[in-house]
Amino acid sequence: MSKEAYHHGNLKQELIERGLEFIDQNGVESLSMRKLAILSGVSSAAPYAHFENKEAFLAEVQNYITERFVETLRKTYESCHDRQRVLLELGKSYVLFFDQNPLYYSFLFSHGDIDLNHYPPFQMFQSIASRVMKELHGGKMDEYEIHNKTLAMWAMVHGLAQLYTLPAFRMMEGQNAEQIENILSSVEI
Amino acid sequence: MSKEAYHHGNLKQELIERGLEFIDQNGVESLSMRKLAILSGVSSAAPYAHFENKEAFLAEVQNYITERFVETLRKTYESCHDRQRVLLELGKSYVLFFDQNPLYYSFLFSHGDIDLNHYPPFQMFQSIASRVMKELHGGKMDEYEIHNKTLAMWAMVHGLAQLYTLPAFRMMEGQNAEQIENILSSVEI
DNA sequence: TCCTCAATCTTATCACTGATAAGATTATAT
DNA sequence: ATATAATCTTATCAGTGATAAGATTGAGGA
Repeated sequence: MSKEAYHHGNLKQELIERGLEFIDQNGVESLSMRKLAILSGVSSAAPYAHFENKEAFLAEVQNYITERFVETLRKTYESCHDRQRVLLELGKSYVLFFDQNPLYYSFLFSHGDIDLNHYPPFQMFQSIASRVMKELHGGKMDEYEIHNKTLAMWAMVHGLAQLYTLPAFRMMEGQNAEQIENILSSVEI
Repeated sequence: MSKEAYHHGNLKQELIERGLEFIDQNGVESLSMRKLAILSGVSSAAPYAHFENKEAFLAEVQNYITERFVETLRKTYESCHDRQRVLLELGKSYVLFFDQNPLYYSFLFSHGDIDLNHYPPFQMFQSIASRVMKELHGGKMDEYEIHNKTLAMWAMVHGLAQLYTLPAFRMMEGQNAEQIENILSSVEI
């Protein structure tokens, strides 16, 4: 299976990219395999040579978005060396990702088949959060309390991300970051 | 338009009830107007005498669920007279509603067209939360901080509700309430 | 070079869905 | 009782996911 395949060339990749673009502009609701096929200059059945079904296709698109999301979080984490602020920065980064791509949120989390427990961004946030908390509040907290606080914090960040998905919450560029920081830092963890 | 209508009787009501039942058991993804029509012993076009389109039908089903949700929150609020605990109880009630009807969550919040800003349960939680906070922390906080804390708390509760939608988080009956309380009360508001 | 084989793509087709139009049936109000 | 409006059926449409059968082409081995 070469990458410069025959007839079309690189159909699988193009379908995924057009899928990303379509979801970003229109959401996943009105996406159809046929539309993507025609946009790619190919017959309506061609995509099924590369994806078992629509669900499998969407799963691959989800993976692309998830990779970019994780990469965003990772960069934020690595570029912040202030342990007092790292959780705040991570939360901000989490919310801003969906603030900038609001239609991705419902695409990722709406379709109920995602296993959030094994979802890389969730695991990443959890592991960083509990590590930082142990460093900060060291012996003063037992495992159970740290676990609870970690869940509480993730829930807050994730819920806030959904909130900033809504038109009414997305103001001018740049202002949101400050607003998000104020909200997140208004509760003590 | 009488309630004991001809031919079928009370089709509109029955469609909504069967819709509720179907979504509770199968989720909204695989729901079709035709299935509901046939289940109700009626032709596939009959529902369109009562609903302009599928979206309008689903909106009415959402309203039913929302009413029950608001009613649940209202009862919780009215039966708790301890101002130190009322926010905690309200949050628990919020999370438990979706813990008990997990498929309702994605149905209500997944389809992006909901205006959370004017969504009754959201408004209710917000107004109660900011009132209670004013009562408790009275003059020590300005409006802006109370607003931020209210949003933070709602985000946490709402995010936790989504978490308890997942199979891995729904343990034995009764245990969840305690667990949710521990998580919510692990952060200071 | 030729030939086989697998990957890729097209064409045709299926069942299902949302939706509408045209017409039949019946309740209700005058 | 008759007219009117609400309700329902029958046909039909376009769009969708999906599959089967067959055509096209690339790649590797003889």
